[in-house]
Amino acid sequence: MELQEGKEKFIQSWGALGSSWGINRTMAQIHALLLISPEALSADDIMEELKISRGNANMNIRALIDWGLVYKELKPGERKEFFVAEKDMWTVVKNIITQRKKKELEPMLRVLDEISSIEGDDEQSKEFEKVIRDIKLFSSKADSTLDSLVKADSNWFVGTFMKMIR
Amino acid sequence: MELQEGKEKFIQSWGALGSSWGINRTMAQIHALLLISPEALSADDIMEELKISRGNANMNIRALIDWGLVYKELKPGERKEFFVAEKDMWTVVKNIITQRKKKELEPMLRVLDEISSIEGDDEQSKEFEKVIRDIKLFSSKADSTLDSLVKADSNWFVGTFMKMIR
DNA sequence: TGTTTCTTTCAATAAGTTTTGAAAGCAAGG
DNA sequence: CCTTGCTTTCAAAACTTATTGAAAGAAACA
Repeated sequence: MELQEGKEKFIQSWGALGSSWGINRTMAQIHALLLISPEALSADDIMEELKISRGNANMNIRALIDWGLVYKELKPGERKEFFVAEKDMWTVVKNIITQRKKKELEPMLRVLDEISSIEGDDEQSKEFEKVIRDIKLFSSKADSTLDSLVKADSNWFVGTFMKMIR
Repeated sequence: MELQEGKEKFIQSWGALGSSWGINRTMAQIHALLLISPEALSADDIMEELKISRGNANMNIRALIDWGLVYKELKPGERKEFFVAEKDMWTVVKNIITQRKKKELEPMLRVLDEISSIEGDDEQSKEFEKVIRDIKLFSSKADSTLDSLVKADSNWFVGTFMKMIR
């Protein structure tokens, strides 16, 4: 396969995958482009390669930086900003987990706390309390498992855990 | 807190959480409603409680059944179909992982295979091949880890794994 | 077979999300 | 302190996805 074709396919697929990971399509495409680029790229390079507007490029680059998936790189003597991707997949996944945990799991845990005690002791109320308790238990476990996972390092993950689990 | 208020809050939050999990809002709300309901509910009950149309209710109930998050229950002497939620959170998560793996990870792995050998040996091509190789390696590991996770049972997960990891 | 009761489908519409592009903002260099 | 080159913002437009409701389909029953 030709490099160009491969690049395009990769960017497209990474974009598609991203959209089901809380990362929008363009954001994921920019990340993909930076991943496979040996050099840091400027906003203009990105706009041109992906054929997107300046505003779009800017917004999504900022978001990627927020998520810790892209770094800003300043070249001496250049006024432009350049960008490089985080290339270690384990770090990428960890950062995504951290962000999504904060945005999704934690608010849910707060709501579960709020609603965990209910007045009344009819069947409905009992069932409700039980379900909420179960979910709270499970979610807290998930929460701390994810915390540990994020602290654990890549080698540990791919080595120990993988062997142990099967 | 009153039961009614708690129910509503739970349904809303579960809906919000769902939408960032590949499950659309209504789908997640239906699941939430069934989770906290001690009785199986009919399509009409669901339409009424959530104030959604018949078509919407039907489509999302089917989708939930496809995902293995809801079961159909037929009551003897009743013509209507009734529905109950899968209430075990570990099973819920496993089913979601299975579905999303199929829809997201597996297509990505196929693309990575396709594009993993590139003609040309300039820097660009080399970098590209290296990145693709890394991602493929990581993704296959993730794939088989998820396979094992889905096979593993709940107790093992919450027990052994949790203790081990911290 | 016809009637009733429920389920499914689908085109139209509504709601939500992303993208654009023009304008404003900002910092370095002269 | 003004010009230049770049970055950021944001309202409007384009696109995507979800929802409705009416009509068609199916199964149960008499």
